[in-house]
Amino acid sequence: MAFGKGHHLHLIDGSAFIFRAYHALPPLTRKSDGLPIGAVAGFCNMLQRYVEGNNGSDVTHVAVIFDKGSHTFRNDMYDLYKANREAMPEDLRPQMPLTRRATEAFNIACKELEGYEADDIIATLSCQARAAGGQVTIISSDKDLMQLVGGGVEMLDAMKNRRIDRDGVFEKFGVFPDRVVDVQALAGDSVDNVPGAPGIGIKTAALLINEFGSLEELLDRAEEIKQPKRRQTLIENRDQIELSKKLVQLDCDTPLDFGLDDLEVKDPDPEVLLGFLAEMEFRTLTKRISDALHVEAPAIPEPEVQQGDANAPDAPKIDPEKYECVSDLAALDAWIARAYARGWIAVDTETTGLNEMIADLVGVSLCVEAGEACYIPLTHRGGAAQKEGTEDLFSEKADDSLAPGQIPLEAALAALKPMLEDPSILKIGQNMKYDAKILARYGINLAPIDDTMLMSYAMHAGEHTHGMDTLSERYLSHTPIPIKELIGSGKSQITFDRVPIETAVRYAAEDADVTLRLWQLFKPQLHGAKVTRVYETMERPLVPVLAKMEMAGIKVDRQTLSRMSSAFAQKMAGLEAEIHELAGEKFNVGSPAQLGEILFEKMSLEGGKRGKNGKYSTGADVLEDLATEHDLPRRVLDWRQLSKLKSTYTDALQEHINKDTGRVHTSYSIAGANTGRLASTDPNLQNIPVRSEEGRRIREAFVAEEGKVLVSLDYSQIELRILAHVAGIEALKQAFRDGQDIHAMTASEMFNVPMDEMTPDVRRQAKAINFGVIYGISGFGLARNLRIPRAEAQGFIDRYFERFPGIKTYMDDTIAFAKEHDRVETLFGRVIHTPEINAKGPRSGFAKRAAINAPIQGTAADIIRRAMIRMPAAIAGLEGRAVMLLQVHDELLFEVDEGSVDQLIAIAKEVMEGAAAPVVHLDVPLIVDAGQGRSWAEAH
DNA sequence: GAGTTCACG
DNA sequence: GACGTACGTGAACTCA
Repeated sequence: MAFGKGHHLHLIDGSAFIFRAYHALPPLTRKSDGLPIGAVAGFCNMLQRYVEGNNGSDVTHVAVIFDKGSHTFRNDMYDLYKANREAMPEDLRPQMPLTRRATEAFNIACKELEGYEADDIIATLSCQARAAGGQVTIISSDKDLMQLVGGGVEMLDAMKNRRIDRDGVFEKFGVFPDRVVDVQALAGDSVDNVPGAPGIGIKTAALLINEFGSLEELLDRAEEIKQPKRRQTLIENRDQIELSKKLVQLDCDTPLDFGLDDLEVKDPDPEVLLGFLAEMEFRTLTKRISDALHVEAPAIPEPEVQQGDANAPDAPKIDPEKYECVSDLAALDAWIARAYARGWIAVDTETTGLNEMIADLVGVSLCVEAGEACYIPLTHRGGAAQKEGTEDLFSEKADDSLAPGQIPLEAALAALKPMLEDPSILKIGQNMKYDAKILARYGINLAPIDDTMLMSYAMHAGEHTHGMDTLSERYLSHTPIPIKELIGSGKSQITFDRVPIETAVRYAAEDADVTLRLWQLFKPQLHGAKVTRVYETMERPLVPVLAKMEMAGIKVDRQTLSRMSSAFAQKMAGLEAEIHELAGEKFNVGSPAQLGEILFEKMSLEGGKRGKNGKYSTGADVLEDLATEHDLPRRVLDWRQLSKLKSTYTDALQEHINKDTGRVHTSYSIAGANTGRLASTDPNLQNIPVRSEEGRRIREAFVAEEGKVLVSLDYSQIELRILAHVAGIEALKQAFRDGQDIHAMTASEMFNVPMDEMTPDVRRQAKAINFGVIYGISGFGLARNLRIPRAEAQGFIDRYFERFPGIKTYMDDTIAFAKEHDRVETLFGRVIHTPEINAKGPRSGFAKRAAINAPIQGTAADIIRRAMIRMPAAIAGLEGRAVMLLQVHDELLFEVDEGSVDQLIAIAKEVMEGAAAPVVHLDVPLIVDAGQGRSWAEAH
């Protein structure tokens, strides 16, 4: 029967429950692994008391409603909405998903919607229920919900057990529910950062609304207000008041993918509920509920005293012989069912290659419990003739027919797709961007995910790399089967679809098994390392964003490149002949060793320094010095530039143009750079030439599709701004606020030159010092960069520190922190370990400079990550007319319909400039410059 | 596979 | 007093 008269809906404000539980209880942790669970315990207690209290009540429908995502449509109206809200406590964050699971364990509908607050969902459901003639009780004491009261809707403050009806609302606001938003719009709300009218509180607001009847009436007739100050405030702040009303007005048209009938009250399944409580190790609650349900309480083992080896002591040994080969749909369905029973599953895909844009899916492995994993072969080749051992593993004469014993690809994917896309099933993987991109090409949108590589990166950046083999050896003391044993290496390498299925099962299922074990180890460790927020807000959400960018690719014009290649080849041939002529003999210009011999032995030029392998150094700086005396070094420098441009760019980029898309698809590594920066590979699109005129022309080959333009947005001086903030240099901060030329200003301060008498050379020197500071300046380094004597460079640095003592303090404090903790942190809490900081000898010098640089470079990296993560939602309104393509550390490149360029620039600029908030409030502004054009050369 | 060189921020 | 040095990356090339 459809929801209607006689039905009674309870709507529980989940977030309110959680925060109340969190603050009411001490920071309890789960005994076995230290996972914080205090809030979950309190939450479960509150749910249980709620259920018990319902005995004999008329409730027929119920749901717990949660907030989801920190960015809602209200932030699009007003970016400071809830901006002064404290970040979620580090030990509460990992408990949020557990409160969802708890709700489900109680068999109560659990609802949330990305981009909306719980209040909006509650409002929508209340409206629907009221319209259907039913009754509603909102279990919350949040005054923002009071506007919903009336016409069968009541609120219940569960703590005080007090009902709030129309009269209760009047008591609180001085108006009835239909005018509550008017009062709130005037009074504002400091908690949610709703501005309202300055100087007007709830009392005055109610007075005015009751006098004029409504907010609109009041604003229209504001001139009639007798008190001069009040009148002026209302007239001057009209826009702000109207915005405030929009902010507090709850949305009754939230697009929900469920109806009231889905919220019917159901009895909990004792096994599921007690299973969850036992998993959380809630002993008292488990006993209480099992008594109430008249079933036996499940045993909760007392955790053993921590042993020497904390690496999953009870987990079964990793034994590749025990893995299952899934070869029919019934077996596959059984594994899918196990995922549903668990709520999570480790997933790994096997493919024909490393390039996700080209590689084909060969099989999928799954793991639900340590030691229990399977492999689902899908497109292994070799047909009937294939028998392990009877055939050379790396044989070239392969049989292209499908091997027997495999589920047809389409059928297997159709079976897996609902589970892989199910929001209630967490998919766990190692480097999930790879698997997500592969599966996307088969129409599967992998979500939600957890990624062990990114967990390791969040906890251990700077300590080691984060590949699966490294992690397995380090944290599980297990060396996984090397892929080389299956596919060989070098020229005789075969693709994974040629690997015999039996062999593939052992390898592939083991990967899923190892991944699951790593996840079980890492997940509860995140909070102890205080990086849950880093992982959840700056690592994991980047995966789908980057996957989309990489799949989009950028259009590269082959003709432009190939013409340039030919031109470079010609010029190089000419230069080579001249070089041989000048040298008096033919030699390989590309060989630094041979060039060194020619320059310093045969021509016996000065300044030859031998490196550690006894070879002369012939780097650009050396040749640059020699070029003043001789012609040959200049020719070599020119030749080298052309050689670089040709081999690395104009030749190589053509090879990277995808046959199907006609575009170049890079791959970003999220966990590559220790500081939090991304790295771009295959090809690297973060080092396309721009500094030299010749090189910049390569960017003319990066073009927009017909009817579109490329738009580039880049942060201006972001690292110097961060330095000014973290070191607290008032003069620098003020200069940034005033929009001054920061290098000229530095020069002026240092050399006592008035700004209007600044010479380019003095400014250039100051610029070098500013950059040097970010890099952990040294007299030697600055001297080499500026080509001045070392003593002079040291003099500059001394004067700089004298003028900006805060910088010196920052550097000393940072090094001291690193020495004590073996790590540094960004403003957003990203941890970068500095294991060499206390080393002896020159290594500590490197480590010190890296420690000074990491918080600055890392904070800048965090900010653009945050911008990128918010960008898809921000530009969703453009409906695909703008696509984010590339990131180059402080620049984002978009491809945009000609007609939508201005709109995109406005949106993206705002997102980028506001990306630090609300977690960090920089006291320098972030400024983003925009450019556009047919090619990247024009846009930049 | 190490070392050198050079492209970028 | 001597070490050795700007920070962070990836790719191509030579040469053992």
